[in-house]
Amino acid sequence: MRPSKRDELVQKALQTFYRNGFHVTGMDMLAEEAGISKTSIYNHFRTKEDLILATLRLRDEKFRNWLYRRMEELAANPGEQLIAMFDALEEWFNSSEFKGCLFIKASSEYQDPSHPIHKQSADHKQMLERHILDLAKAAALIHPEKLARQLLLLKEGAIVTAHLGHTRNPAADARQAAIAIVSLATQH
Amino acid sequence: MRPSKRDELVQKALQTFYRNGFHVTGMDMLAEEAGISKTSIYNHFRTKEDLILATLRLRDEKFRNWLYRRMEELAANPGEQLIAMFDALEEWFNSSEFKGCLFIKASSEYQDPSHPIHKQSADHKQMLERHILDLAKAAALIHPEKLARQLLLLKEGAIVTAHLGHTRNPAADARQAAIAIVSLATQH
DNA sequence: TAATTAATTTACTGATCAGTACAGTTATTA
DNA sequence: TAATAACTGTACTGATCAGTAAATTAATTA
Repeated sequence: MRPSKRDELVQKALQTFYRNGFHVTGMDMLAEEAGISKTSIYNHFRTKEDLILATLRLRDEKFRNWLYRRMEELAANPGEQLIAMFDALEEWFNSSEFKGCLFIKASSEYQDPSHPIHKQSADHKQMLERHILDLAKAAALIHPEKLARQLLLLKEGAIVTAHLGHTRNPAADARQAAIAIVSLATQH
Repeated sequence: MRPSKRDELVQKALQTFYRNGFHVTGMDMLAEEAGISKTSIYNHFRTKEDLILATLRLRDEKFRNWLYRRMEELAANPGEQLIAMFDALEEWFNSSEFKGCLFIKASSEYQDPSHPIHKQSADHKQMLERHILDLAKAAALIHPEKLARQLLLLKEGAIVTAHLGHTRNPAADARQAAIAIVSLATQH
């Protein structure tokens, strides 16, 4: 069991689930796209659900790595990084591969809060919140917990709005709102 | 073709699609739940997609009616109604039937922006934005277009966050952020 | 009451779903 | 080279998918 084959499958599955959705993507289609047989998939993963959970883990790792790094590249100090999150989001929205948030879509298709896929999607959001909270604390902002939650509300709203596509530049709107609430949380 | 039978079907379909999702809900299941045969459904609707579009129309009508009315009940003037939107949302989130936003879920399962289901979901969001914009103008707030878009970002973010369920009271967080950006848009 | 029309049901189509049994192939180790 | 283990493909399971043809029942009109 070479790890590369398995990783390649998860990579392909991530693409396909992200582009087409979970229920609509069959195991036969995944086998065909990854260039391996269905039996091989079931050798690596016990069920489709297990494969989905693996793709969510990969996506979580890739997305957070990208976002955190991009925020650091775009801004020098924690306070500015909070704002830079929305510049990074704008880049994502404008990229050709943007198709909304995989975790929002996962929780849409697996609605039961006790479902492992739903829970893992919620975990991703919580890890993002923790990172934003750390930045808010490092920036010595007041009520950092509340501020972190509010910034994430703007982030989720911008993602959904960008996906629905009825608004020109949701990232810029979110960015301005973020500047407003961050400046109100700044000690004078 | 009594209209009541058809309406009853759309009502039931709305419940089932909302609770379980679109792809996962088969026409056989809908027929069973609505107490009619599948052929009767296809007498009323040419395809599953047509039925989905009808349920989205019903949901749009019900949701906007409820939200606009509740905002009026909770606040006297347009400026306060903008904030009251988040009190209304909190009531929705705390109700037992809350399962996220049907239109976000629809656009998650039908991702292609040119798909009728996706487009109709975007239309719903646009109609909400127009109403919020009217209130912002009536309240004589500056940059009403931008403000309306930002308030809706908070609304969408709160809905998604409430559905993911990783945060205690997203409506209250959104409400406070809304107060902040509305007060900044108030003429002094 | 008889004829006509509308609404409905049963039973089916071919396709696809997740998952598996089994035989054949490749790679590794002894 | 022989034996073992890991991997893969073909072909299948029963269930369910969206949609339909033909027969039957109910309602309406003459």
